[in-house]
Amino acid sequence: MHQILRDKLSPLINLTEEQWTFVLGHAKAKTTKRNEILLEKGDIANYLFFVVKGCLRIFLINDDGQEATRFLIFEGSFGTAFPSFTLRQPSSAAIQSVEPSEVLMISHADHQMLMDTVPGWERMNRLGLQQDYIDAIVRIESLITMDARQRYDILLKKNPKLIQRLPNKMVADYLGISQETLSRLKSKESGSRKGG
Amino acid sequence: MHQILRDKLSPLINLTEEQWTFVLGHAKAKTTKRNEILLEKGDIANYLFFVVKGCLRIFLINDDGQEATRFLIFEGSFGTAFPSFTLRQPSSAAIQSVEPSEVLMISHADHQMLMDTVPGWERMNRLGLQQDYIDAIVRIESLITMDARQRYDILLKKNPKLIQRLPNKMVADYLGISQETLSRLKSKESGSRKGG
DNA sequence: CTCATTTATTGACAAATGTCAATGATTATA
DNA sequence: TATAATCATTGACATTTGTCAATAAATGAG
Repeated sequence: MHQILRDKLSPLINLTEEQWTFVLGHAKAKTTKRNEILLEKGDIANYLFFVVKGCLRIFLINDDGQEATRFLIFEGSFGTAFPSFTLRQPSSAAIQSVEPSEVLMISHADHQMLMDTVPGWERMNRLGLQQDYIDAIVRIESLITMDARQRYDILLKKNPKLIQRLPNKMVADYLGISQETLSRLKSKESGSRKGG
Repeated sequence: MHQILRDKLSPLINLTEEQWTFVLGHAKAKTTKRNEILLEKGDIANYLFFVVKGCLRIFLINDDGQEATRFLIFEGSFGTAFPSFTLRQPSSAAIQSVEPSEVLMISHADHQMLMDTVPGWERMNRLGLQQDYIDAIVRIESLITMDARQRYDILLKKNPKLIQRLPNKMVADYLGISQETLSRLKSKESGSRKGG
């Protein structure tokens, strides 16, 4: 399990064997069940997750029980309830394991410590943050400039595994539309596709 | 002009006099006219801007001429067409000076150099990036969970200067709604305001 | 494998928002 | 201050999307 994390990071940072041992030693393995909650709304996110296998979902839930998916984290990616993890505040979002998954967890304290002590760790973190921020900007742009049809088509093109693997309603509330609207978009595929 | 930047940064980073001179020496001052374009769509963003006075707008424009405001940068803040600046790719967004403004510009090359040579500069940058990313997440959430009325009310509460200072249509395309819808939201203020 | 539960689809209708057009207000600039 | 240009407001209507409800399909747990 730790080897997969090492394989993921080694193109991004150069560490000695001792440093690898040190770093990986601060990543706790956990196996989750389907729909298991890893962070309750209202709690402070104490862990950064690396998904080895499966998928995590970071989502909001309002008083009516209506959900909205902020982010999805698939194999090979890091994620957490970022504002809570960073600002040490109660999280407005919850984290759930969509599928039975295998994750590695790094605590906030350890993560801070690694940035202070492991050369290159902070830079790697900054570069990851840059990309996450860019992805967020792209998502904002799709939300302010496109309608549901366009957003769905782009997601289908750029991230088909997301649509294939997740229940319809999670895809819908990730796109910011209702389940029914998504279902209708799927039935009449975009453009013209004669003869079924 | 440089003093204002120094006042802004000094709580965030500890530098010697020589370091301040070095850093500020890489920030070129520029005065802009109303509506002046600082970055054309399609060009690579070569500068990070710090707004001393005025306001910059980072916006998208589609083939129909329809605009959408990605970000607004007021006095005391940094900003640029981030994906382009970071990835060194042609920008999908343009940058415009909404009002006559005074800005300081740091080139991409200088910014990289400062991160490599000035102790604390990279950390300060990472912390700024964290906050920008959090702001982007909050904006995504407002877009996927709220209707136009709610988004407007929150903006009015959290960022009234934005609504006061900018033309209606910029506020509208920042919120991802049409100018007319915004106008209607403004006329019937939210909740009940009898006899107004 | 079976059944209870969850999820997806579809129709009818309602609500929100966009578009187009006309008019009125504002404002930059000479 | 005049005036041309820009911007804001409003009405009528079209379109998109949401909500509710019924039914069908899929699926996980035992």
